[in-house]
Amino acid sequence: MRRSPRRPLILRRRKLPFQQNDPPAAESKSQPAAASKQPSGSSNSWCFPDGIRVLDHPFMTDTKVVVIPKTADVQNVIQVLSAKGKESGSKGPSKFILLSGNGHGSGPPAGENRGSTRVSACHSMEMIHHVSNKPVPALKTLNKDLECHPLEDSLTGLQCLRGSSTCAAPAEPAKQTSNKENVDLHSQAECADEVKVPPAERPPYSYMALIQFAINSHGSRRMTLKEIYTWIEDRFPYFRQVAKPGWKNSIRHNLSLHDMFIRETSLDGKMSYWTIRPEANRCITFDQVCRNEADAATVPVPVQMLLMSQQQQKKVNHDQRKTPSGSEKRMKPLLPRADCYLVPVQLPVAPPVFLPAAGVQFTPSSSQHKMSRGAKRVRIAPKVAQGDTSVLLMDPQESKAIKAEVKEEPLRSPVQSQTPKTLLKGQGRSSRRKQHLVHSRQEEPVLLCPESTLFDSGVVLDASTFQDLRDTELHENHSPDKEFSFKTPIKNSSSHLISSTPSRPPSNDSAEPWKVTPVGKGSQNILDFSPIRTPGGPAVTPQHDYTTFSFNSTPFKELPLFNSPRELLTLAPTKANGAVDYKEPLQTGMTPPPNQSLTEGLMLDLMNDSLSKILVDISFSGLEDEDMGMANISWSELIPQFK
Amino acid sequence: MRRSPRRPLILRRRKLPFQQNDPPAAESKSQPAAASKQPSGSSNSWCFPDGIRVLDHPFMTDTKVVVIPKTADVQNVIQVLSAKGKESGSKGPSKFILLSGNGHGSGPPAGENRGSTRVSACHSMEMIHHVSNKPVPALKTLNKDLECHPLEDSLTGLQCLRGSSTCAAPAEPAKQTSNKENVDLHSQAECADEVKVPPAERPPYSYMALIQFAINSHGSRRMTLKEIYTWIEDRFPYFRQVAKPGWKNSIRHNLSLHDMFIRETSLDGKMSYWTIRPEANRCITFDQVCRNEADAATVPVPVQMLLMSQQQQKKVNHDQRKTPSGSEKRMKPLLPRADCYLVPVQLPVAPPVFLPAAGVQFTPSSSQHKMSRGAKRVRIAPKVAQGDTSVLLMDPQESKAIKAEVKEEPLRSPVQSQTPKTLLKGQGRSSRRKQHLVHSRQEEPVLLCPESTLFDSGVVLDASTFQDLRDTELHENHSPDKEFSFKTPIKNSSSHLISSTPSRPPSNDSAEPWKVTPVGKGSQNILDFSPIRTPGGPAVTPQHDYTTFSFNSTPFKELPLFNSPRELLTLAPTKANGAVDYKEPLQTGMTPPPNQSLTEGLMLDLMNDSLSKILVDISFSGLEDEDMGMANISWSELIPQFK
DNA sequence: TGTCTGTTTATAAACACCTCG
DNA sequence: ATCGAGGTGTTTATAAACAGA
Ligand SMILES: [Mg+2]
Ligand SMILES: [Mg+2]
Repeated sequence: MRRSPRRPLILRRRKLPFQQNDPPAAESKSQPAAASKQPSGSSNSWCFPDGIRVLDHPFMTDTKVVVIPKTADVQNVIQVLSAKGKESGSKGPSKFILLSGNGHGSGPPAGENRGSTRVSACHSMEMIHHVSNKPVPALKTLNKDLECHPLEDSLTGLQCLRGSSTCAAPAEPAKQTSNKENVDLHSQAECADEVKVPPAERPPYSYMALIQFAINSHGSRRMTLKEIYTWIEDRFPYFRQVAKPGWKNSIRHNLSLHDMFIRETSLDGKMSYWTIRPEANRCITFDQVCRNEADAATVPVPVQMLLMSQQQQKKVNHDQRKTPSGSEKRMKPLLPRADCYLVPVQLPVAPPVFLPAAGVQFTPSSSQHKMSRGAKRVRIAPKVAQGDTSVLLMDPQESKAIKAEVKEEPLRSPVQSQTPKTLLKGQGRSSRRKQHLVHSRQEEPVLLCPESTLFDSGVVLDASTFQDLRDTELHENHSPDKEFSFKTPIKNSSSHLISSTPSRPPSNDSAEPWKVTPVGKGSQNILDFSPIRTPGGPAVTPQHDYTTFSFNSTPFKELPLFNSPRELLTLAPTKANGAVDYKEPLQTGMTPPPNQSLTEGLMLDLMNDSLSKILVDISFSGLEDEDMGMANISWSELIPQFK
Repeated sequence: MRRSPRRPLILRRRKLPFQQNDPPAAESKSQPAAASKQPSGSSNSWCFPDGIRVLDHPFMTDTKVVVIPKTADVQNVIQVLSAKGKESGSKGPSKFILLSGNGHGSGPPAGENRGSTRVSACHSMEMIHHVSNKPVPALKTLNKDLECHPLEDSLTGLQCLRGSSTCAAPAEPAKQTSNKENVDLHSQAECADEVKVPPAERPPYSYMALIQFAINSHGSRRMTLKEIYTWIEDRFPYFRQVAKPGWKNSIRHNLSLHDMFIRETSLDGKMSYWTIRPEANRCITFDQVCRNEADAATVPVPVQMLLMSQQQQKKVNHDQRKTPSGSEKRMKPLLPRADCYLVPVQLPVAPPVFLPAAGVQFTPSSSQHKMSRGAKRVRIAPKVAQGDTSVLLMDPQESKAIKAEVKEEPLRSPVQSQTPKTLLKGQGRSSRRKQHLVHSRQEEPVLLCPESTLFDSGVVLDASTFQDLRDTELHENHSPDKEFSFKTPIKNSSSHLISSTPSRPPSNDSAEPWKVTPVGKGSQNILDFSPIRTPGGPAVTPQHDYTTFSFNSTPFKELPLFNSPRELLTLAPTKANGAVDYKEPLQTGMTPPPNQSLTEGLMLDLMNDSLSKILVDISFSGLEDEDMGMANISWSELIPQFK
């Protein structure tokens, strides 16, 4: 309601954030080498006026991903896509995923500040459906005619597409019986049908996710560091081929940093295994991600939590821990937003339909991946959870979804000076979150998750365990020097055999300290010379991303459910020796959009600033205004692929 | 007992880790400028054969810090120092601090791998005293004759000296009444007596510590980001003068990263303040650090915890939280190791002796700080806590200190294959910790901390609160554009007005991606050019460090108290929806060194690999073999400065 | 002695969302 | 009223120092 530009969709070209070929910042190696693998400078991203980009889905070859900024009119986009799909006939797979926003928010790119063409985040279309109780407009079976455009470079501009919100089967279920080891060590790209072997794109997963995948792939859910290395290297040839050896340093860094990874030591103290803290509830596997079969009914927690960020998980768990164990039994469906790699939680309760495509391996499977070789930037994987702990609470009776954005405010002396205006204006927002937890525990009149089979489907270990056991023999009793015996750093002076822990060369006394003296200060720094770097850098090959989706509905801060912030939690902190106590006021904002069309919901999504992640799978069809409570949805009727 | 080289002390020169002038790694600014402020290449560190270095204490002008590696014979060092002190007469202050090890462990420097000349960690002498029940050999009043050596460069080699374990008064208590604001904004280096204004060395504190100091300096223990900026800038002119604007990015990064920092939002949502989580128990202030008056009796928790690392604190608190609130009342003196900036906890119960040296500001106070201008490396502040959660448990009745190293091993299926040999050999060690928690809760026959006034002195807020209130008016109602209005990033292309968030320039299509293709792999990377960087970089000026000390006694893994790991904690995880449960076996190692001399204790320290941090203040005197239970120590009798 | 593993800090960077001119 | 620039907050990536096995 605040701003719906509704501009016409005019095709134009736009420089994408990652297409700039500028010198990378952090590198220490150097030869003033010739400009080989020079990028052709082609930033040929085909896009809509506001930066709409049409990209290949990373592993679903029949799917296109349409990234639209927040300012774009989704209806218009859908119409245009539909029209283009119709006029191009039906030659190929036929799915589009609309993604508004990416993991980081596509914002203004580093070089260009284009201001308000920000892209907000993602919602699954299912979520939008539940928000609005409206079906998705039938735009299924659009063809991928847009593929004819030069998409190679635009792939680098897509940052957040990980996973998919679609329930469609993976593109090639044919290679379901291929054992991983059979495929791994030889020509990983030939499982796709194109012949040209792309230079091993970087996977769109963060290190944390990769480690998680690796550990969970093992039957014992436990892995040594070497095994983690090997698993990742086998699945993602990027790390063997193009990545600097520092990626192992990053793996170790992530293992140490995130406390979801804990190290177990064998009783003799000889071996140490890395596990995933069980409280973290991160039992998702890479197979599940690739198969899109991370059914919410098969995992004990909402799937969103499975790949949430550390802080997010910590907050949620900490919050749950604060509950004095069964005081209120209302199973609080804390469904914080999670831009994870996963499929919607509103999946059928029935066992997954897809055949286990076991030997899944990340290859640039889909069509033309020439991968502009000159992409300079080290792509930063999108944050798995946006930090927005506002939850989407669904009440199937009411068939309405409410976004309760609650804030943790442990103000020991809360600042009370608030005018009615500011209270109205800044009430439920403040989306720089991670501190803003859902503390609603006792009094919160939240709408709860239905007790049905969706979120309360018992403690079933994820279904991929048995087939992950095939992974086991890969890691047990590995020969000690197979691939990971990256030899002897020798301080990486100018050789390419580098230790995984980067270190500085003892080099070159002609070194020049680079200092920035902020102007206007005292500054003894008279001689301030910034040496120009040869623009080398961690040249990783660009790659696409997977679709994320989240469970935040629209915050609708214009329509807060609770106008006055209330103090819901006054739990005394359980510190043993602390002195200071504090209270935690709570700010709650809920949005009751009772009956709205899907496009209304989308519009609301687009208008709301603190809303994030719109992810629409256009391949949904046949959902027209029936008020369904989501507990008894037969998705096989709704999704053509399930039929 | 294993290896005491006992080599004679021969003076020689040694290249220190931070004296190499090599190109810094991560920089993006550049002019191919002339080589100004070129380091003279002088690595004139005066040191003992095994890398013993004699350095000025950062702020205690009467104190020298002697850094000795693990392989050095401490007795020998003490003898040499004593002899040199005697032969040089008494012209000046007269304290030596022996530090074996620095924050990171001084290890082999990046360029040179010198192998076994590793330096282990620190113990306060008091701790050693309690370990061995032997007094410190009277080596007081050594003179600082060693100062005549060129120490400027060697200062950069000292990394971990933060704080001090001595109880001596600060060097200049004369400027105790100088208000901070009076001193801050004008010529911060003139409080020291040398005239030459050094180019604002980088403070030896980590960003986390700096933020902690800033927040705790405020009376309300709450600060906005701007105020934190200002506080740090005012105290440490380095950040205004020489630091890149990215230091603010680092501040924000640290605020977000460490969950000890929580953000409070005012109810109107307009302001947000950063506080320190009360459970973190980090109420130490910068004044306390500088004044060395962090008396253990004035803070509710052992002082070590006040500046422990996040993970350390988390572990300890998490462990304490697991206690079902008063099941066993035995006040468990979890004294994990903490290489913090602090003074010993075994300080007198009496109120601190020192006059409040209020306007403390970090300046290179002590004698000659010419500060080799060409130090290239960005010094990494030592980790505040080494991650060793092994505790030193002291029983005053027994007058013995036992290091119970307990390991958290949440093995769901623990690896049980251990031979007696491996059990003997690798039982209590594994000092790559942070996961290894003290889980001893129920059955653990640990020796407890005495109920005396040392660790059980009540919940008294730290004594610096009142004088930190003087800090308040500095931050309240600050004029909006004073110093921190670093203007408009504009994407830091080549200007020096740079946004605090570094971003890449959209620059230069002649950029060259730098890739490392690991040899021996498939590697489409034929053209692999590593451009040589002009060795610019974050040229921070070198600086010294402060003495740390810790509370870990010797692990003595040869003498484990508990031979068989026992499962002490089988607490069901409190997750609300988790599935997997696990047990936590426990490995415990305790060391009963009943009656040993100090030097024996030191020798044991030096021989033990997993022992860390030997910090000996030689200025202690008169402690000779009396078996004191530490609860009723009158330190004023023992420490000359207290008399 | 050197490599591997693990921990921690520093820094750059991308990006979301906010405030305010 | 809107836009855009800058400030604030979160997260990921990478380098690096260093400890200890
Ligand atoms: Mg960890
Ligand atoms: Mg924080």
